[in-house]
Amino acid sequence: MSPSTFDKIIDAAMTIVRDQGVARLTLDEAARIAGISKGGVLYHFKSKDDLIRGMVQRLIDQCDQLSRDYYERMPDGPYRWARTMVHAGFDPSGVAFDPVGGALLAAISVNPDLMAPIQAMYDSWSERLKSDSPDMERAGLICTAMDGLYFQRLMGIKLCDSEASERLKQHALDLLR
Amino acid sequence: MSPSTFDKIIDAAMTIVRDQGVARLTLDEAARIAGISKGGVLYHFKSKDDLIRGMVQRLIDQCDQLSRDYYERMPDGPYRWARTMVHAGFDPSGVAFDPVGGALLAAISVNPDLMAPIQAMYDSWSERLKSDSPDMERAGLICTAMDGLYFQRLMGIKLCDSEASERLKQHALDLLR
DNA sequence: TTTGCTATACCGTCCAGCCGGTACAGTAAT
DNA sequence: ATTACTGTACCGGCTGGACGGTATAGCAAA
Repeated sequence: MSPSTFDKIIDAAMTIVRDQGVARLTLDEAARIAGISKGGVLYHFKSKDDLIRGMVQRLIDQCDQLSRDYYERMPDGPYRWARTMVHAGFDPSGVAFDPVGGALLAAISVNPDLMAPIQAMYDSWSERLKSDSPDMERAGLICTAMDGLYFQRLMGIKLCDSEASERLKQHALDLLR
Repeated sequence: MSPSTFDKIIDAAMTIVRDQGVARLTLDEAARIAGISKGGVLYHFKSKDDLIRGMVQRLIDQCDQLSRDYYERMPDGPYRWARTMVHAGFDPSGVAFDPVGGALLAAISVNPDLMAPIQAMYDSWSERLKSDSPDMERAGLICTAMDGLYFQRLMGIKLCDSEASERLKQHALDLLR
């Protein structure tokens, strides 16, 4: 089934942020990319903030989906959730490598209230980690490093190149056994 | 000696970003806070991007200063630079806790070119780490976790509370010996 | 004909950058 | 010492464009 207009608008907004940066995210442009009029956009989203809310939700859903997929394929044992996070964090096709997330968060930094759902997501992750990590500090440190990796990608920064990145992943996994 | 007008403008811009968010950073407001006119601002900074460039440079200088200070006080031995980063990253009075950095970076995400100096800073950090880390993966992982912490603070997210944060710091240092 | 959805036109506001000025300090030739 | 000129620092009004949001009309399916 073809995506609903609602989804098409979010897709368009994502594309704009990814390709042109947050500052270029306007209702007019989103409408243009989505192939509808501004009125159409404002029918589905009461305001620009509302549109950003929708984008955040989309991001959360993607994260959730990815981590669940990896979790299922992960062998059981201690640190199962932490190991899941490491693998998900290094998946080049996952959200972790999608620049849209960062630009989105940048947009949110303008209106911090819109971060609430993200905080909720972190809370649930925290619960998951607690449930199967023999050493919560260890798990927290590794997962925080995954956030650091994400941050570096967002900012277009690299502390290490791609093959060093692979060694980093292995090192992180070694610490989780 | 009292700060030059140049510095006063950057101070004003920093204050705005810290207190009101990136979106509120305008030339008029910066001029108002700095106590001069918009024309004055545009005399010292050719454009708004130029002003942001100045802010980035200020941020880099602060980081550099802080890390040098900590390095000198750090006992010699393996991972000296990595240990420095951990201590600096957890210093509540350091740049790592100054929301201005994050908001600034958010502003930069609008114009990724302005990130170039930051990349240069990371390159030099990378060199420093290499110089005294027996295991570069270990050092890189820990420092990346510091970035993750910074990211979480920027986004108003907490994966762990403050006392857990102290344990995290200790755990990171334990891994560097 | 009502409801769901989209299009068009328009308004008010905000803001970056421009530009014509002012004030003043140095400097140097008369 | 006066005059004429130059460069630096700063002022503040203006404008053109962008953008969020509103109002209203069209239109097709149920």
